[in-house]
Amino acid sequence: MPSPRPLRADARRNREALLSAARVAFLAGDTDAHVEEIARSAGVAVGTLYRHFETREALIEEVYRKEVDDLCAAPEQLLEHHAPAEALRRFLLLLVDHAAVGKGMSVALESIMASDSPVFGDARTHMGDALTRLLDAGATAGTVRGDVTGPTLLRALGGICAMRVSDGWLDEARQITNLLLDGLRHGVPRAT
Amino acid sequence: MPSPRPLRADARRNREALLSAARVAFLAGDTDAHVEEIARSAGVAVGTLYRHFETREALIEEVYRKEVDDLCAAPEQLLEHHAPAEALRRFLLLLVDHAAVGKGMSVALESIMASDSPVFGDARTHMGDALTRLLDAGATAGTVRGDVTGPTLLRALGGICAMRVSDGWLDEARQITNLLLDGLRHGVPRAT
DNA sequence: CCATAAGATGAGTCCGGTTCCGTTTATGTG
DNA sequence: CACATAAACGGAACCGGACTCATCTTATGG
Repeated sequence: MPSPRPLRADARRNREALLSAARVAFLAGDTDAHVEEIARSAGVAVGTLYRHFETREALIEEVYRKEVDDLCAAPEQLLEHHAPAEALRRFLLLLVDHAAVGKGMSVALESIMASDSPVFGDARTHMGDALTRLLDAGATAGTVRGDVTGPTLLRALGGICAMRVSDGWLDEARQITNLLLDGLRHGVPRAT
Repeated sequence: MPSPRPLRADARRNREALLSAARVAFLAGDTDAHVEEIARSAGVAVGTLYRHFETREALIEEVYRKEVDDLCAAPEQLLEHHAPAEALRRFLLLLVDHAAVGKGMSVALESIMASDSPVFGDARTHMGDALTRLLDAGATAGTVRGDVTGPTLLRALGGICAMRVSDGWLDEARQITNLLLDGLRHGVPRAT
């Protein structure tokens, strides 16, 4: 069902070129690059862009989704080499550092993590699971409180990434992340 | 210098009507209300809207700025009636609750707190000062760590508000806020 | 009551995403 | 290899929405 027809050769090339062009533009921070530009720099016309992507937004989302999916592989690695609490710390700071490389990536992470858009559903679930794994490991080891869920932490991170990149942003983001970690380590569940 | 001419009577009325119409629309969550609609529901034409506000954005910002300025009065009150740490807790949760009343307010707080737009400079400074006052009081009392600044905490809150309103949002936001508070209370400064 | 400058109007411009259809091309079949 | 055909492409036209400007209206001070 997921492959009705194998997609013509040139079509696949063009699709790739579009994604790559969009990737360059968006991750470079030009978050409002025009469809015309993207299409041109991919060597195709707008019509072609719209053949491959429902809408401008859809294209952006595709770029971001891929980017975030990659990051979801990290927790597995980290848990192999570090104690749960440390793995959690490293992963959170990894996310922050990624967000710091450019406005584009920060927007990507925010879009995935802080919105309810169904388009990002998969990526969100994916990332939520990754965090849950880290939190569970920590809770089992007794080094992290057990009343915070992956999705909730995901939101908090989305919030941090929502802060637009600017001078001093990285340090602030790291500090806030450390605050969260301290809260995760030392806090005692409290009635809301 | 700030008052070259006293502004004609009808002009002031119209300006007020526009702000009020925009306020209704935006805080109700219709964050992409059309200028045409706003102008019409204020009983004026678009031209008039643009006589009073440089741009659509400028109008929105004006609405949001006012809203946030009001909130900045709270810390003063809270510090009079509560211990610093408790005042801080109440203020953070107050912000979260305000953000919860509707998408509009949440966008307002996010815009003010998580962006670097110079337009919000005043509001941001204002809010940053308010937080600094709370943090300083807590640090002096020894109940809150002293290495977090108002502006940084402001960013963190902006992040929380950037999470779009949805089912269960309020609870998540409160939980994250409590995490931050726990971090502020128990954490020990760590090298970045 | 008039002069005049501030203010209001709204049709028109501009801009950028999206659509649509005529043309081109990959691909598999005889 | 030539042809048929469906897939893919191009790009001019369309459309919605923010913004402008030439013209008309009206508050206000003398």
